[in-house]
Amino acid sequence: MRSPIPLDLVRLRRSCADCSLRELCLPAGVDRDDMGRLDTMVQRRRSLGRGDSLFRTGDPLHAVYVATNGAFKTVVVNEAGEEHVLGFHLPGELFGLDAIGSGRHRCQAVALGEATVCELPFASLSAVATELPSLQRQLLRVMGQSADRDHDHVDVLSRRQASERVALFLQGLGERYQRIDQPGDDFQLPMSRDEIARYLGLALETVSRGFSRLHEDGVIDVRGRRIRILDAPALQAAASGCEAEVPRGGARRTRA
Amino acid sequence: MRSPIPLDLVRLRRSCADCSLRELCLPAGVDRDDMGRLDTMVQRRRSLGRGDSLFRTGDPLHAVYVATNGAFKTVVVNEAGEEHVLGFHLPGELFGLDAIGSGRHRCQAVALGEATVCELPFASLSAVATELPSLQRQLLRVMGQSADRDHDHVDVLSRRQASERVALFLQGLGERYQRIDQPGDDFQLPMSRDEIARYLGLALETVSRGFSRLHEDGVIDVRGRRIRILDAPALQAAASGCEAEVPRGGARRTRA
DNA sequence: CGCAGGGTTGACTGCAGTCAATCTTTGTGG
DNA sequence: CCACAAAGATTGACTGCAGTCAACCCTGCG
Repeated sequence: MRSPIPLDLVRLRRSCADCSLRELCLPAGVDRDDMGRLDTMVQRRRSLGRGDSLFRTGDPLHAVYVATNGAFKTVVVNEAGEEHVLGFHLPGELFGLDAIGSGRHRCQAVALGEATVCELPFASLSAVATELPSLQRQLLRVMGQSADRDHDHVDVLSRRQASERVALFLQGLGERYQRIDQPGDDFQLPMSRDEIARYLGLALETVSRGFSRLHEDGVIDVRGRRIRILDAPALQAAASGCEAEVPRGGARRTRA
Repeated sequence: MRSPIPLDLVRLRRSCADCSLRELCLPAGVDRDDMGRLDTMVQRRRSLGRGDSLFRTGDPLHAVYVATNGAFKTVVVNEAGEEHVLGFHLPGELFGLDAIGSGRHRCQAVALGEATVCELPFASLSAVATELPSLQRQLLRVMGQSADRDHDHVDVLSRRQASERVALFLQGLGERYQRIDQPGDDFQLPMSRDEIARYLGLALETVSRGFSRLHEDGVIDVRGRRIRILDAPALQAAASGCEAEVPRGGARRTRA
């Protein structure tokens, strides 16, 4: 199945062809030759530590990024000096696309812990896409998916109840872990309560209370950053504003 | 400047080359020939009345749209039947891009009043973009700009104070009117208070109170849907959470 | 072992949501 | 052209959720 020659293995290990995330990054129809071209385009993986920035607000568009390990957050700092978290980026999720509209980054990307990223210089990406329709389509699709995540974020922020936002956040994170072949019901949060709060538009104490409440109700198990989802349907219900764990039975307080 | 032959005029009037929004839609380097090809691609303008839908949630991606007249909203309806407004789309602003990620529309587009749109079949657009690098770049840029607007939306929704959200909303709308060569400080809101509220994640009464407060403070003039911005700096200040109108002089109630 | 940073819990308060009444604007038909 | 109705917008009163302040706890690390 795979070349038995060790030297080749080492090369492949750093190549797109061998990357576990390839079907997320790459168009389906790319053949061996084209993939080689992509490979040469990818600048070698970069390593970052907790708090390191990949790009800052105002930086000219240079590249887009995919984490292979670790996670990132993108943030904006407003006039008052408060930090708003625009998004969290798990391995395999392209980010840095925010600069495509204006040519400059509108936010800052920060590693949430030890992390490595592939850097795709946008100029090369764009040039290759011109000649490679399947890559062009993929690029559009990936941008679309990124917009989908923004819409999900808007959806979360529009929820009135803090508890709904917290539940929706955990649910969404679980789905995203599942897509990268990690358990969607048992994971380690890469971000702090404070960062979650700044993402959800809540106070950090409110996030903490939300977690505790879900824990008490037996919906999830929380120990620090370790999350286990015990009752997915109940989490779904909590995300939709349905009060509680009782699926059958009593009439809800439908006052209106 | 313009062909004096009436017949031509009529033709031009319906063509991209004569559209007042062309530099928003079209890449800079498109020559006459290419523009002709774009023109044939654009399905003829469609007229809609208030409340008419252009596409609905779940519809397969067929086209993207630009209003030439009137405005649109895109909305999602959640399980509880509540409507969340994802965005408002003024003339010249491409929308419908939300389907590019998954192939299906994730929201519904509704005309806010009498409106006409250009419909750009996505298949043709994508095919032409393959051969026309400048169009491809423009397509990416427009998608990026659309993402920028989503980020602005997230930014608004993250604001704690309702008054900040309202001020930010008016300010943003003014800027967008200015970009389509309409006064940015004197305009008619195409949407209701209720729709604004569903966009800002507030109760409609809260939006109304926000307007009234800005009116009292002399920042804006409100008469129903007619908005005049009287004091742009004060509006900016209100959007940033700075309490009030007094640039020089007395300390505001800075309780904290 | 002690410290520091992050997380949890409690008490209190204020902002914005809800309910409700009134006013204004718009659109329709006599 | 006016009267009326219906929808939209404003204002007020009250309440509850979540923000703020503060104390305490836990966990990992030097």
